Amino acid sequence: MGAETRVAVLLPLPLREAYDYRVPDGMTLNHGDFVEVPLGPRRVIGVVWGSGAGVVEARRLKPVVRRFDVPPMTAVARRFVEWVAAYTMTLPGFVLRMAVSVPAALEPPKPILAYLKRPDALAPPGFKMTDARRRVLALLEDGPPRMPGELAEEAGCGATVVRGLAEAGLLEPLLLPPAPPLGRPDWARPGPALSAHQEAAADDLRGRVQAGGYSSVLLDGVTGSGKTEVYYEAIAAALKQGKQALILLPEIALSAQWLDRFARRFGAAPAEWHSELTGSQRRDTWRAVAKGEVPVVVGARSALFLPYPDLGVIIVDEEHDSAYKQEEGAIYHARDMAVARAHLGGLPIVLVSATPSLETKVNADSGRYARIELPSRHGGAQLPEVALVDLRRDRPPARHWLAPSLRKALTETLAGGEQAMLFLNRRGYAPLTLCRACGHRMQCPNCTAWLVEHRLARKLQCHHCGLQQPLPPACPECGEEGTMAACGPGVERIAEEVAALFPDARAAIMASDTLSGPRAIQEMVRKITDHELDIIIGTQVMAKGHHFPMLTLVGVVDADLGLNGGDLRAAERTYQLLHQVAGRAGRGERPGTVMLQTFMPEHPVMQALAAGDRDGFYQLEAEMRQDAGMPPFGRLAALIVSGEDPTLVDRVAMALGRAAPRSETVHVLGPAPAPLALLRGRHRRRLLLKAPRATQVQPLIAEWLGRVEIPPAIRVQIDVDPYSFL
DNA sequence: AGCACGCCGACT
DNA sequence: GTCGGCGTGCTC
Ligand SMILES: [Zn+2]
Ligand SMILES: [Zn+2]
Repeated sequence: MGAETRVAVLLPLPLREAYDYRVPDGMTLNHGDFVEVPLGPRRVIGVVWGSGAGVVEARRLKPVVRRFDVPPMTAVARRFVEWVAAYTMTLPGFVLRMAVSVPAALEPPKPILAYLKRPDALAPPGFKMTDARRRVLALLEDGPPRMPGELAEEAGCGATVVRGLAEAGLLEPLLLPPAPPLGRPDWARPGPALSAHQEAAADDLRGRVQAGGYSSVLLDGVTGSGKTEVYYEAIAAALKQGKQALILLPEIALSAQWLDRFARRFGAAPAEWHSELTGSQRRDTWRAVAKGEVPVVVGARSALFLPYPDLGVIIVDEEHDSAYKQEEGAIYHARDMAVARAHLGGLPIVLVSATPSLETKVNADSGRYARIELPSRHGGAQLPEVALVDLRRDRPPARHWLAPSLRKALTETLAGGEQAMLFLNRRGYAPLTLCRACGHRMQCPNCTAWLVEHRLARKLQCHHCGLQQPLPPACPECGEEGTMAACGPGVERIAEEVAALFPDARAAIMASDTLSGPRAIQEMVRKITDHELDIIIGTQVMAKGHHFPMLTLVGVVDADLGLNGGDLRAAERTYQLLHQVAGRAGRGERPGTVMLQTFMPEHPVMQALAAGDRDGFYQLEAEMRQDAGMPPFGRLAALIVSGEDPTLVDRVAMALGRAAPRSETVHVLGPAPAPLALLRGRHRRRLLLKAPRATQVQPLIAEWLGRVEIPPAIRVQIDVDPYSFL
């Protein structure tokens, strides 16, 4: 290596393989280098993946255009891309695209333009001095050079005023070096005093980080057991060794409070990586990470693919959270990929949860993962009191959704000056709108889904493709006016019911589409903490790390959601919800009450939840999955066949069904209409492969697909370890 | 993923 | 007669 004349370059495109390029004279390339190469008529970026394979004759090779001045992609990172591609059965280039998500970061940062006053400047003829212009010049009389945007803001004028002055030659342009990276977290700062249990746990993790090498640990403890302080010590240990630490968090948990808490421990905030970042923030962060200037990154699942030079530890907080499953584009589970990343990089990974996923719990039980249990620091009861509300007997009034017993509890809670939360995982006002005259249902033209009414926005909306349309004044089918009726509840409708029942209560909706970014989450937390709200109606439970002592009642409007549908993890999610509520709500002496509205109170899962029986719940859940041969005791993979022509989709799906591998232990179910049989205008059929746990499903599927001709108009997506069945 | 080439309908 | 629709196919 080093003096190669041809190299294989992997491009972040859905191509079958890496392409060979000629290394021009005077250029030296190493494996992992980021390069620009010609591709057809255009130029694209890529990564030197290895030595040229030599299939294409040398004289046909195009030369590498240039090498970018950034540290090369490490061998571990490259192997990770290949591993993810192989595991998820996506093209390597597609996975690489996640690792080079910010092409602009490869270019050296542009110097920043700032202005200084020109002492000798004379106004050109025709120049008019205005108030705004005078204010800008006055600002520059003292103080440092400032960027045009800053100047405009401080002077309270538009950007054009500054530009006008610059064009008139009254400002001295100055190119400042790009902003230095923000403060670095300091591992040497003394941490808080830890309890004996925490200290023992921290010692264990520190030891693993210092020793290096792969290991997986489940850090299991209820909210309030101090898990975060414990994993901070693992991070400190990694930083001490000059390595980086990555903390994965579900997006909703990445609040401003979380960042503040980290900053209090380490003296500086970590670098953030989530969907709310601007283009320039992404660029600066990516580049700084690549250059080893960022010791700690906290982020959502895509942070896994950042260019860490030498990762020392990975923390997956809230490891059970289903937000780690990426369903669009490349389909992968970030928690599982993180474990693979740790394995490849030879470093410890810590999976953190108060309610571990069954997968992780089984791994810990079997000894594949180590387990550290943290007892509650406060001792005593952990689960709140759980009451089942039997909706068959305790019925809400027609077209209302809160049962009399829940209403009564709300009344008492509010009378006592305490707060309540109502939980319903349905955005909008009503999930279905139909015509009372003819029965016509408002459906999305592109998806097999009802249009959801959003009354506040005065729109019907498809939650799958984003289609929006105004509420029709008359039925589009029969033309009758005033016959369109909302069916079923969403959070907006619950809010309406609450407003009618408790006109004086201060209520607010907290939904994933109304709360985006750490700032919005922080504001909501503040309102609850400062008791500016009495009732919160939410689609999800608030971010971790918050405790609301005045919140003493939580009502789950529909605890059955998905429990008897095909959703494998519905029971787990309800259990996790209860636990989160327990962690957020109530005071020491008043732990709070959770009321679960259900049509099947006798269901064993409901009974286990009501009894607060953690072990019983997990055991029941494990037995059910084991009997059904479902994960984590069996393996699943889904094939989604999609295309615009339903007949062709059916034909291909049938052909796949006929060619399916079948044996004593491997079964293929389907083809059946996929959960969303029509999505964004594409018809979908699904085949489900079920195999014993130890089966390597990828070669099986590859062989299977090889036996069937797939026309170009048809796409076959593979979801290894499918998560949602909805 | 782009961006070409390529073969059939309505426009200057 | 051209302009342009986007259906297949290639890019080292
Ligand atoms: Zn009608
Ligand atoms: Zn839709």
